[in-house]
Amino acid sequence: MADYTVSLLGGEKTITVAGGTMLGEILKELASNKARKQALAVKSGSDLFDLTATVESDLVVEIVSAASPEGLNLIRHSCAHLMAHAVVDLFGTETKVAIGPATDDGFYYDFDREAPFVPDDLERIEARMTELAGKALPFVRTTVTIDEARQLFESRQQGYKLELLDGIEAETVNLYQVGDFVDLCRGPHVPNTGFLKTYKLTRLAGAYWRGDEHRPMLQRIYGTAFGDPKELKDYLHKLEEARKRDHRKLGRELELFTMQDQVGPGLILWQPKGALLRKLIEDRWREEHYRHNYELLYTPHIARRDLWKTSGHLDFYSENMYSPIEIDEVSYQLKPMNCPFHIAIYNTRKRSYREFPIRWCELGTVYRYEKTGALHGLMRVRGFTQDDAHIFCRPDQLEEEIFNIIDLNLQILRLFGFEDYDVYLSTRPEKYVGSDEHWVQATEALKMALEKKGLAYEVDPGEGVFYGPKIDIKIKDVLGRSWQCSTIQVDFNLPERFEISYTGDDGQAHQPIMIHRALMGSLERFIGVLIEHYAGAFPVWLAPVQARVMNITDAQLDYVEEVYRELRRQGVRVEKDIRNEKLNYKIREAQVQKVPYMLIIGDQEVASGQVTVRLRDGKNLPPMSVVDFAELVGSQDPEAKD
RNA sequence: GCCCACGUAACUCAGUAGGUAGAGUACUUCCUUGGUAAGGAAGAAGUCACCGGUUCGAAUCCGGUCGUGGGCUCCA
Repeated sequence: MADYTVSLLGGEKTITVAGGTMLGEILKELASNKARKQALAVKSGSDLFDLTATVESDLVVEIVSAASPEGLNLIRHSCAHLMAHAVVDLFGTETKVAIGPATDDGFYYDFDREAPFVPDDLERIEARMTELAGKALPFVRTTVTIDEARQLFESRQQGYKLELLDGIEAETVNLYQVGDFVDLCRGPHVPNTGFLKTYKLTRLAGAYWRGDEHRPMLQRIYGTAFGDPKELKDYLHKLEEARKRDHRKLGRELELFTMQDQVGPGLILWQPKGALLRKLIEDRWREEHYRHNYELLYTPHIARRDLWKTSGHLDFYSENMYSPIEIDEVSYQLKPMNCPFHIAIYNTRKRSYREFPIRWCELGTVYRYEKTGALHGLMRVRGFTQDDAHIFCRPDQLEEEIFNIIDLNLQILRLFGFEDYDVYLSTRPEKYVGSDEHWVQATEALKMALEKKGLAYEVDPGEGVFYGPKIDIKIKDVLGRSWQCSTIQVDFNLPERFEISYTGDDGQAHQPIMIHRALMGSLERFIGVLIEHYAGAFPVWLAPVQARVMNITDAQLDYVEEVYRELRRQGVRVEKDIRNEKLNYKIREAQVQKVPYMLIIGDQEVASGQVTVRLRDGKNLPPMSVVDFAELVGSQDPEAKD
């Protein structure tokens, strides 16, 4: 066998070894004892290898330890195997195993078994995992042909593995054996189960085999694992903190919104403070749109069924629409989108190229049927208000319009404190309308606008809507769940279906291009993300209650009233707390309600004609006049800062 | 829609062999007038989600419906 040279990346030593030598052996020569003991696997370039892998070429290697992202991933992946082993141990081989990968924050494994797992099972499984981990069972890799693998899994009656094998084109596959549990797996894995020390099974869930709702529902067990117990503790702590910011919890506590059985699932009732918050957002949104040369529209909630036939919604969107309502023997349906109405307005008269681009916006409330299991607080509801707009333009205006939309989009997101988001460009799906030429042109326009704007984006091939390509911007909530807010979609379909046209400079009729876009997406979802983003402590300009005036004793009641009235007159959103309670109590309550300013009124303030301002963070400002305070509040508006 | 869990006062939760319910917070009243995160006392408040079954008797056991949560699928 040939000899190869191997060195450690960044190391000085290079050694020559015979082909077939195990990497683990080589580390004994190349690495310090300490480093070697932490080695979970070896990395060369972007390839990862087991320590038992053999040298088959010249290599420059790195040690993968638990401290690296790859190492953590490895631990989690190996934990998934360990868990599957424990499950098969406990519940017998009639429990079929499906797949068990590592995820961003842990791992899972899918099982198929008659009886459901119950929460107590998680503890039992965990206990068995600990037992197996204690034995430091090696992960033994063997490479076999597809046929050999098929025979093995057939004899073990593991149908899911056979199905996986059917999809593999290579001639050989890797099997990993831990104890008597054998799994089909690319690897690599940690050397033995002794390396798996810190893990926790977190929840049970159902999941379709291969993510397909027409295939069997499997039982998924989620868990997480870390290299260091402290990291697990931090992780659990972070989850706990995230739960405190949950918009559903804060929404109730801050009296922003409520949902009730008797009203119906996915339908939001905005309480006064939530309604005020929403109004502030809507007002700002309208102002920004006015500045960016948009015009405002209002349209109804229902329309004749025929409209939805023309628009194509009955063909392509009916499963998301509510059943027709008969009115005077004519069928009407609730709107799932606003676009057909905007087109109807477009059609009120002949349009000229001279009026383009036409930019029409509407805070339009739409109703969509969502599967019950998909509903989630404000994030996923059945009735919601889109900050919608439709732009009609000529093909040569498309790119600039997209650019302007992105500009406005980022400006609005920034206004609300969102600087981090993921941008996706979705291209032509399998089922589509419109000419190829149009698709290419529109996709290019979207791409160019993104690039001009210097935005990093990911291409989602085939994820566009049937009527055109789109740009989506997703914001992350506190639990790391990604929520799509902004969407910008080019549409060739509706102008065609409604046969809308404009007169060009050649005097001929042309078809305009239409852009749909929503920046906040839906106000409901946006506010949900906003609540979590700020943990309910909204910036002063958005806080439903900006200040609460509180007296110390009844002796200051008159002055409190005076301050309260003056601040209202100045446009400050103020409340007064003149209950017969101690100051501590009032402060605590205002604090819990996350009111940005507490105005304390005692005899001193009455005497000096001032107010003492306590901030949400516990700090005090020097005493100031009521007028100065009103000015301070006003100055917190980003508008005022420009 | 599918899988699992859950549903007790406005909120957070007890109720562990089936014998018509309990705490803390909030609410109301009274006492207390107290300078930067909970002063004290009393009171009122629940068809134990809903419907049906088993039982002498059901918050508790069984079935169904509705709703909520965690996932899957789907999406703003």
